Amino acid sequence: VQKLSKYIPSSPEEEKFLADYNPTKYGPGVAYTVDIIVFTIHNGKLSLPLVKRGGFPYKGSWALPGGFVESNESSEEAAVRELGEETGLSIDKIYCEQLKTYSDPDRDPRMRVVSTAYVAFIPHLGMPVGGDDAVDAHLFAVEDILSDDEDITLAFDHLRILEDALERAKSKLEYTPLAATFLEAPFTLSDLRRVYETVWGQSLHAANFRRKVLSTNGFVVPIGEKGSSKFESGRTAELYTIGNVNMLHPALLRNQD
Amino acid sequence: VQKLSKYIPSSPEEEKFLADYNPTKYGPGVAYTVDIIVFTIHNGKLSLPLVKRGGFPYKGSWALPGGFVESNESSEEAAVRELGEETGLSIDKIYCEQLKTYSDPDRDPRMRVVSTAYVAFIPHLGMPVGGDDAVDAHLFAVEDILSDDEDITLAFDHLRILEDALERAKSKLEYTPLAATFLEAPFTLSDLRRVYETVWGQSLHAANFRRKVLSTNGFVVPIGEKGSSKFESGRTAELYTIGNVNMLHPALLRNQD
DNA sequence: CCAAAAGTGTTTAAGCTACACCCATGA
DNA sequence: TCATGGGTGTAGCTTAAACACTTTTGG
Repeated sequence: VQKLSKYIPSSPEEEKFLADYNPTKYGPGVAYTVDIIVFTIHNGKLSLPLVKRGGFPYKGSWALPGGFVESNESSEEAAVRELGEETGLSIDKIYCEQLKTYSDPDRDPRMRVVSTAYVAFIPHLGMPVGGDDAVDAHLFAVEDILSDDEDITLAFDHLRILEDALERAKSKLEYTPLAATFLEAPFTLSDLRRVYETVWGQSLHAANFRRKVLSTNGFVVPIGEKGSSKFESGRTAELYTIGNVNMLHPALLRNQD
Repeated sequence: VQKLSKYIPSSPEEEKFLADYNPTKYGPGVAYTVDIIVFTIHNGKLSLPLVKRGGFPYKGSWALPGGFVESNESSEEAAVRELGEETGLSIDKIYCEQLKTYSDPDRDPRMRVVSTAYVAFIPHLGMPVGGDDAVDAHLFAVEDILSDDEDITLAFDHLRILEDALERAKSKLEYTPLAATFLEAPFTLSDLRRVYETVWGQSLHAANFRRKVLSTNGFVVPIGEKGSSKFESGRTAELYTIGNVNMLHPALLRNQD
């Protein structure tokens, strides 16, 4: 989160102009909020927390966590703040990026609300799985939300936001090493492969995956120890941590959907 | 631009709740605007129109075209409207996509202004090259704006927005057939190649470029005529129009910057 | 020993790069 | 006829996909 440098008026008359400026002449303005799609992997499924709405509108439906952007913060800062409140995680363990801004005038029947959505990837830790005390938050599997069988209705345009977020997450894994942000270090290459398989919803060739990851310089770095994966049987595997590159060259492409 | 379906209250009490709702309890809100980066190719250079600011703040600096989002429109609709006002082009000839939303509380010294930036690609037609009558708009080459030699200062955070837009444009050409939206159909493959060379700032191997484009199904379709390119000497070339695919498989990758 | 995952080798196909070379057109 | 860009051919390299096979661990 980078700050702009402070604006310096060029002249006394400009200073006076700014001091006397009356914002109300530009009308009522809009309410500005953030919504956050916090992706994590729980029980082998791509999941995210949703909050049950207690009041109108969409009472009883599930909504993305989020809230109003305060007057002294950017939407990035608001997203990070809400994320901390929601998950209790420190910022440096989280990956968070802006997704898109939703501004349909009818998206909230109460009033005009413009919302910027953020996508975050976190390892599954002490996330609220069942109902919390203050807010009624649950972890939901994406496939259950999108399934016609399940009866999970999302408030506002949050289903569309989720669809956009899912596509973003899938494509992010292709050309960045961010899959590792779903894991706690150290991890095995199988753990990493399972992240891809979970997010993309397709199985990958283990041997070729291994070669591709290791041949991409800086993707992962071995810690020099072996350890058992998060799974039971089989040989113990080399352990890795995430490397220091931002982009993968070449990318790790999924098959077409 | 897709619309949400109208929200239907679930009960008379919810209907009453919405009718009685008082938006002012959520504070003053923010001003909401759009800024548009209209990329086009003029005299062999990637260019965009900028508007000279006549008032405070940043008086005399150059700013991206844009304006307030009206209360009955989404930011997409506002961007398209402003684009029409700015260029006089019909919507279907323009490619326009959301870039990012900028919400630093200090980005406008007058008041809190949240702005969603859009990127558009258009063929160079009757764009305002010199000063217009109403607004003082000029076409600027991106390289001149970014050059330290030239003395073109951009208002607000518009330089950062331009940098983000430039990176978006470069990467869009890699995996979509949108390069053709910079051209008027029909065009030759050399014209198309020159778009890539201009936006990416690197020269491409003409023979290999030709093979790659033609081997990517649906990228371009021949109209069955030959015609001279926009350039003088040499053999007449086959003419093409843009195809009907949204994504290129495989992508047309640029070299690292 | 057996099952299951880790890890290596190898073959084949596909794509990209570079260079050579011919074709068509206008000056 | 010559310069210039259009267009084709092809060798050599790199990468991806598929399959076979060996190694290491727990039960």
